[in-house]
Amino acid sequence: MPRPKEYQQEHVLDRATECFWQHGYTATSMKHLEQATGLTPGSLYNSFGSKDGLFLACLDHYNDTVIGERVRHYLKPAIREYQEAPLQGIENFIATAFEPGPAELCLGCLMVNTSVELGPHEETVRQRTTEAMRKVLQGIQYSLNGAQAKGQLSSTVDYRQRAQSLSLMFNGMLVQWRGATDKRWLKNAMTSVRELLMSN
Amino acid sequence: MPRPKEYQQEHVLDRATECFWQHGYTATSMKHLEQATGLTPGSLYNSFGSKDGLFLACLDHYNDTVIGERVRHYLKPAIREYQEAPLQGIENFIATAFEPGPAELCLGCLMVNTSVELGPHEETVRQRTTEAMRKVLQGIQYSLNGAQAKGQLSSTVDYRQRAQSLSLMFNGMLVQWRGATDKRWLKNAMTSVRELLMSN
DNA sequence: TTCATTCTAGAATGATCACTCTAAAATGTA
DNA sequence: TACATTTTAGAGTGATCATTCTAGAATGAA
Repeated sequence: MPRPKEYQQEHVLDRATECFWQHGYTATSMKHLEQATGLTPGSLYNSFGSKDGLFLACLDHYNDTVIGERVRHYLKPAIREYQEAPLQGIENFIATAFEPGPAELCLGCLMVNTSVELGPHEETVRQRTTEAMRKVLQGIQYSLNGAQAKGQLSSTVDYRQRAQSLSLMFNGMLVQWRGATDKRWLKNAMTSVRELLMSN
Repeated sequence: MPRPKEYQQEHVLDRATECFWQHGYTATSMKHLEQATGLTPGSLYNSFGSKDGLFLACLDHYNDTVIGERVRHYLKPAIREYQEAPLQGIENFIATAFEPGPAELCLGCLMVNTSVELGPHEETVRQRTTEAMRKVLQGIQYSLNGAQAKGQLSSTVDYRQRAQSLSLMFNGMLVQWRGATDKRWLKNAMTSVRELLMSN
């Protein structure tokens, strides 16, 4: 009976997420978001309640699409390729740090960026960034565990410890990737990852 | 002949740096800076020209005091303790990621935070963040090199490669430290660092 | 003292911030 | 058709943004 919405929630979230991803929470204004989504203030506030509400929806959206997608693809894979070579899955997952974001920009990871920008102060935000980090760490653990079961990784290594090392390095790479203009160190970084992945 | 300034530049920079360190560039307003420094807008603009100018001065100040100080102390040390045990110097340097900042807060590193918040777009800012990262990387290389010369690290390891791994892990720790509320993983992280430091 | 200069206090500026309000438009039901 | 309901368009809100302006206070030189 009511008038139907003229836009698609998913498309709006895509566009808004791009804004926050590129400029961060504080530097993204409602005007930016209106222009990027093509919606008017009324529609945005009607759908999301506030800038914070929209931001949280974007974090959830990013968590589902980008992070969840990558974890499922590379770390807890349904496809045989990575099931049989879990270490390769981890390596390729970590290499996604260098995948260009929207508009071919080097944006890093929205969760890492947000965690750095806002710190742990906003509980609603912290929950989501923490959840994302946990998901990644757990995915890496899962694959390392699989590698040990397949004899592709020495069973003497503490796979939890190793997963944390890799996760820390991954976050470091995301930071570097967003901030640096000179990207030549990239290859060396992946060599570091491979070394850490196989050692012992 | 002119009227002398009533404040000390260094004290002002300390206070302003704390603001930017805690809240980031965008979320720090001139009002915050006025209150933190005790200066009026006129004085701030007279001394630093603009918010950007003050921010750049703070980056330089941080680079000189915090980063430079730590690199000199732990990585290129004048004191015998770390000269004789360069690997311990690196470990202790990396552990400074967990040193509380002003007001006992977990703020991470101003350079890393800034690099993530603003990306590489502002050339003046990028220069400073890049310089800071380079200084750290080079310091770690220097100490690893020293460790090899002393026979405390296998000469088969590529010390540049190793330095980069450690630097990436260091940045990852800074990010995690700023964003997470649960700090229990800290000990494990340092174990990861020690493993990476000694392996091979 | 008088003057040139610089600094300080704080009101005032226009722009932009997140957000709200009003009125019109679009739908299904009756 | 007429009505109830929801969305849309976009002007309008007060607050806050970075910045500037004005007036006065503090100094050393003449």
